[in-house]
Order: sequence, then C-alpha cells, then structure tokens
Amino acid sequence: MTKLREPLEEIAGCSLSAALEVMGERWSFLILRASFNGLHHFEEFQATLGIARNILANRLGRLVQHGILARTPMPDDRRKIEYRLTQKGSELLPSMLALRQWGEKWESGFPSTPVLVDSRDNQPIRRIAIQAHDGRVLPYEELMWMHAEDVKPLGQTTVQLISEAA
Amino acid sequence: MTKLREPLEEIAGCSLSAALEVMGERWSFLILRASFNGLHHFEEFQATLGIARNILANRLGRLVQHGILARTPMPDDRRKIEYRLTQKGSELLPSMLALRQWGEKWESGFPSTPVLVDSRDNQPIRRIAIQAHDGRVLPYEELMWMHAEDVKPLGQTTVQLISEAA
DNA sequence: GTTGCAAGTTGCAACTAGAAACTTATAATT
DNA sequence: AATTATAAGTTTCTAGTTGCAACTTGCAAC
Repeated sequence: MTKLREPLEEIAGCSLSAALEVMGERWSFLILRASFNGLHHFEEFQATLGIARNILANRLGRLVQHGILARTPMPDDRRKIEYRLTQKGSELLPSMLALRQWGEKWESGFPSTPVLVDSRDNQPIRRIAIQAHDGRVLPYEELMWMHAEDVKPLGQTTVQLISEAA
Repeated sequence: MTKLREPLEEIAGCSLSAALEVMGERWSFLILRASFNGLHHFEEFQATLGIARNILANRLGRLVQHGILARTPMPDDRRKIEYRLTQKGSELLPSMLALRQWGEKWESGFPSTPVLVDSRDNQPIRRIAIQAHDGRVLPYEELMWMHAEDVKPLGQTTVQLISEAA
C-alpha cells in the first residue's frame, strides 16, 4: 500500500523517468504487448504470460490507474472484466516496437511474430528510426544534444533564408 | 549471484522479452540515458542518478556483460574506469527516445532537455512514429497484425505492378 | 610511505516477486 | 432455490531484490 521507494521521476529531470515510473516494472510491457495482440481478460493474460495472479492483479491495477488500460465489466457477463487499451496506452506502440526491433537484431536474432503491417496494403511497416525534420534517417554519428533554448527554429525555407540573410 | 527468476525470454516467444531481459530492470535505462548524455564514470553515474553504489555496480556489470557498455580502465589513471556505449548500446537510442517522447506527451507535460538535433543543421529530430514502407505515418487504426508467413513481399514498384497484373 | 580517491563489496533492513491456496461475485445446471 | 462452475481477484508465506551505510582494494599524488 505504501510507496517508500523513491520515484525515479525527480531524479533525472527527464520525461524518460516519468515514462519508466509507469512502464518500468517487470511485466508491464509484456502485459501491454498482450493487449496489443488482442488479449482482454485476466485469465487470458495469466495463461499466456504465466505471470503470478497477485502480480498480474497489481500490474493491471497500476496500468488502469495510469490510464493505459480501461477496465470495464462486460454487460452480458458481469464476472468478466475487459481490459482495453486507451489512446494513451496505444501510443506506447512505437516504444514497444523499437524495443522489439532492437531485441530482434541484437538478442533473439530472428524476426518476431506477429508482424505489424499497414492495413491498406498488408505490407510490413518500416523499421523505427531517428529521422531529421525532412525525413532523412540519421545515424548516431550525425546526432548532437543541444539545450532547448539554443535551438533556433528554422520555419519554412523562405522564412529561413530571409532571417539568415538579415 | 544466482538467477532463479524465470527469464521472461521464453514465455512470450517475442524479442520484446529478450530486450526486457537486458534493459527491463530498474535503473538500466536511466544509466543508458546518462551514457548518451556523456557520463562515463562510476562516480559520475552515482552522483547524478543518486543510485545506490551496489546497485550501480550490479547494473553496470550487467550492461557490460550484455555488450551495451564497454568497460576500459583509463591508461593515464588506472583507477578510473571508462564505461562507453557500444554500437549495440547506441542502437537503443530509438527505444529511449520513443519512451521519452511518450513521457513528455502523457506524463511530464513538458519537453525534456537536452534536445537531440541533426548536427548538419542543428534542427530537432522528427518525432518517432510508425511509418509504412513508403514513409507515410500510420496511426494505430491503420495497423494490423499478421503472421509473418502470410505477408507477401511486394518488391519494387514495377515488379509489384507486373506481379499484380499477372 | 602516508594520505587521497575511484571503484567497487559486504551486511543488514525494508521491500517486491512468486507459488499456491482461499475468497467473492456472478452465471449456469439440476 | 440450491448446487456447482467460473472470472477475477486476495491472502499467506517464502525467496529474491533494492537500498543505505560502512568497509575494502588498487592505484596515484605528495
């Protein structure tokens, strides 16, 4: 009930800590993955993940508290509770995919299944990457950290040329 | 020393589990973030993250074991150990950014600093997103899961048109 | 060769995860 | 209506993990 663990949040002054505060516990991401794959019920999660029931209850509760899953008793059978991804939850998909793609490349060595495809043409999505504002894929060597206040917005090309000339 | 915890790896048959096996523990991602931001030494990590020394030692050891950080004693002062990101480690940047961007939007509410920019023009990178093979940004609703074996490769446009016509 | 410092270890208390049995609310069967 | 079954949790108890603070070890400086 109590929470004596120092939240990671303050420490690093970065929203990464805030994200980890919500998703950084063991099992949270795997429950999320199961949700993305269409599981909605306690027993489904329990059976497919093999997670202990008390931990599962705890994690589902946390995910609901943080607005990542919505908890609804089914109207036709009110024993059944449905856990469904919220908007907030579904926007974790890029994080999950990036992590999965890294795991494929550096750990498991083989492509994961199921595969995420564009529903218009059933073709697999592009690999997640870091891109410049114009869409060029940027390798790590071409990146730099800057203080936010030192970044000068460029705007549209014409505006940019004018202000550069001035 | 012992590892009696069931590895998450097998359970979900997905490389997400493999990635979490390496990066899913408390502090691992924050240590990584600190590395990305130019910290290289034990005492630097300890002071800026406020992590307990034994945990830090443990996590650094794990990250080194998994090839995410390289551990090198400095030649000029062999008390100092340098921890530096490997290729494998630096390729976690997309995952970290995606998580951070999600945290910005849904948890902290403000942009994190420092900001990652394209070093050619000092402009901030594009937001991480899921894209179709042709680069269109795909919202969650336009995505679908498919079994890998059901995905028919399309190849180049010309080839694609020919095979579609046949 | 004593003092200082970086990078760890060790010991102990508090907390968290896991396995299995138990509870509670609803639904299906007799 | 009473019995049995099922979904979703709790509880209990053990084992493993985290965190703090004090201690060690290897090298460097004076």
